[in-house]
Amino acid sequence: MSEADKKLTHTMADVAKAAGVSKSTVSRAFTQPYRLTAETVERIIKIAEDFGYVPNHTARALSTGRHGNLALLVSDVANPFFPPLIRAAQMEADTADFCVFLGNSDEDARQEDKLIDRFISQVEGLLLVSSRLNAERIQVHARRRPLALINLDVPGVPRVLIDSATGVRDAMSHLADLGHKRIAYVSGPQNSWANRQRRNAVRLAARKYDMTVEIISPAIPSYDTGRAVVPQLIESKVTAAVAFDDLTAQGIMTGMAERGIEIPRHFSLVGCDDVLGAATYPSLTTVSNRSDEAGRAGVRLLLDIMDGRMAGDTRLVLDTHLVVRHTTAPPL
Amino acid sequence: MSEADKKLTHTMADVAKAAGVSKSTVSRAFTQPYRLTAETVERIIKIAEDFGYVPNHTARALSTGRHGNLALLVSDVANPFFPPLIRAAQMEADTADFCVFLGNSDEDARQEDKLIDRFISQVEGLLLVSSRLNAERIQVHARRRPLALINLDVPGVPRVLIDSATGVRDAMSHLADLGHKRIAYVSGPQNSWANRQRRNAVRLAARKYDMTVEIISPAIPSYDTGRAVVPQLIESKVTAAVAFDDLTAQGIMTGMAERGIEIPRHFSLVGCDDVLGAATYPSLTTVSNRSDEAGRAGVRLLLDIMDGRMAGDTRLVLDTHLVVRHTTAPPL
DNA sequence: CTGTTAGCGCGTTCAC
DNA sequence: GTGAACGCGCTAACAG
Repeated sequence: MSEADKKLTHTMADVAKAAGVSKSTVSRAFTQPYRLTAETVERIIKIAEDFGYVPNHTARALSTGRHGNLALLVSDVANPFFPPLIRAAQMEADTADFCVFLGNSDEDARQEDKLIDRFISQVEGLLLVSSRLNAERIQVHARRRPLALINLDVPGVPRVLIDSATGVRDAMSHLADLGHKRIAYVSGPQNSWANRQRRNAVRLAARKYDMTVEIISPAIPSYDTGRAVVPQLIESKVTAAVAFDDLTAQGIMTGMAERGIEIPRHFSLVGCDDVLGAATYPSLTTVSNRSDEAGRAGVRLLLDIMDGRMAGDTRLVLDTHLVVRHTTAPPL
Repeated sequence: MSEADKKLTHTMADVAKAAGVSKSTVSRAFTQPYRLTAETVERIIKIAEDFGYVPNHTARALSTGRHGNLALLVSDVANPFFPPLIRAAQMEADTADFCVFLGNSDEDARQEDKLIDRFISQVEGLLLVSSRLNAERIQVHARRRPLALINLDVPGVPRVLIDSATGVRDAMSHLADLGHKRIAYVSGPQNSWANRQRRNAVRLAARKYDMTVEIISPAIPSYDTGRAVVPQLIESKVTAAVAFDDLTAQGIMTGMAERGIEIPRHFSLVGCDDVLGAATYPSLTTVSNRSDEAGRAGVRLLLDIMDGRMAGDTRLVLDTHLVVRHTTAPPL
């Protein structure tokens, strides 16, 4: 194999020659080994490994029309909600021998469109997470390639939704059990599907348990937003709050601590998304996000659709639940 | 164009026929328009648009060897150190019109090898972050494709290194200024390049400032590890600690709080990597990680190498600095 | 079971 | 300035 050493990258022809067979046989050794003598396969694989030969993905795609690639688009990779989802999606795709392109739309619909155009000719399917595109654009893309959505509800397009309402209801029930009567909901982005869902769940549950609820106006969810909102919380005389997400909740914790208000003794707090784990002190009671499951399910749904194993308008809803840790207690 | 309507996707041949030219001419209209009559180009482009024709990425790649793709491999997408890096890398690649494949090696060298094999035939370059591969394997891959490293120092392979030693030195100086004499270093993984670097920096600085240093034995860095280590910290009678990373530091904060030990009044603490921002209470004094810059620089380095604009053994070092927040104070 | 032939869609020599 | 022919590496008929 002195000749093999010279080349950095080999083709099927090289392997075929060395094995004394035709290219087709080498091809079959990789794609349909059962149609070959076990011995032949073994010999070919051995030589391929010696050569460091790997089938050329691109050539295969050109010939079969199957690229074995998926595109995963998210609005912000660095938002702690996404990494577990991305990780799960990537690993799920991996088990099906798919490669995944990652795109960061940076919360911008135009950028998202641009990335899709860039990916489209080399992927078999698109998975959009928290897409900022409108329904029309999404349907346009869905017509070009199998497409699935996570965290966006567009009728006719297969989608995975995380129903935080169930978890928020649990949280309200939990607070009611503890004896809270006046609670606040600290809003997230105004046009966010998740925010509407959570706010409504809070309102409904409040009515059910006969609690009054103060809605703190929408803002971009962040640690700083949470801190900034503390004075309003204090002024409104509520004894507990449900925050749009954990980052906001953490900001609230800091703001309270700075004013000498102890959580949960003087004030109870519930977050959403469970992105912090137990890693605060006191550890945050929050609503599970199941983003990793959503990522996994999204990829699986997409693959099923690509195989025609699933209807095009599947709507998969993951419910959530409350994770009780240490930021909730009875009011004073 | 009734015929065009029938097909969902057109080829150069379709456009060529409709324009009454050869395929070559259509090809040139897209890649070297200046070699054609302006009029010809215009006519072809017009027809292409009518057809909704887009050059086939895959076929072009097969023919030219240029895919316009990069592979980004990380050991764990969900580790908070990586997302900002991934985000920056993705966006940097985007400005150069490159698509990026994301791979999650899951801390496993074999998986990393497997992913590389899967990507290799459709990328022009590889960027490995915190690779678990040994130098030999890396050099093998580097021979097949342009390859750059982040956070791993393999001579002869272009690499971007985050030098946390500078920041750790700052931290030690800061603690010395505050009057600490006995400090601890809470180790990270034994075989970690970053851990060795940080531990050595602590030791050297301790000597310089005439401090004693207690090395808490290596462990997988995590919140739980940090909590578990608190008894040792207390027993060793140190007044301050430098932790391998922020997660560990946060665990220590919790462990201390659970024992009624106030930070920074009774104990000073410094983290590493700055993955939490100001989002703890009290907010953590830590060493900046600059992972986003590393991601950006890594992609740029890789692109430069692919263009032959940069020597193959470039070694780019990013220094770090201390971010003083609220977990350090003079000892009692 | 295995070899032969013919493309997949495009870029790229060569001629003209 | 433009066209014809070949090849990128592989898979998919079709033979044998």
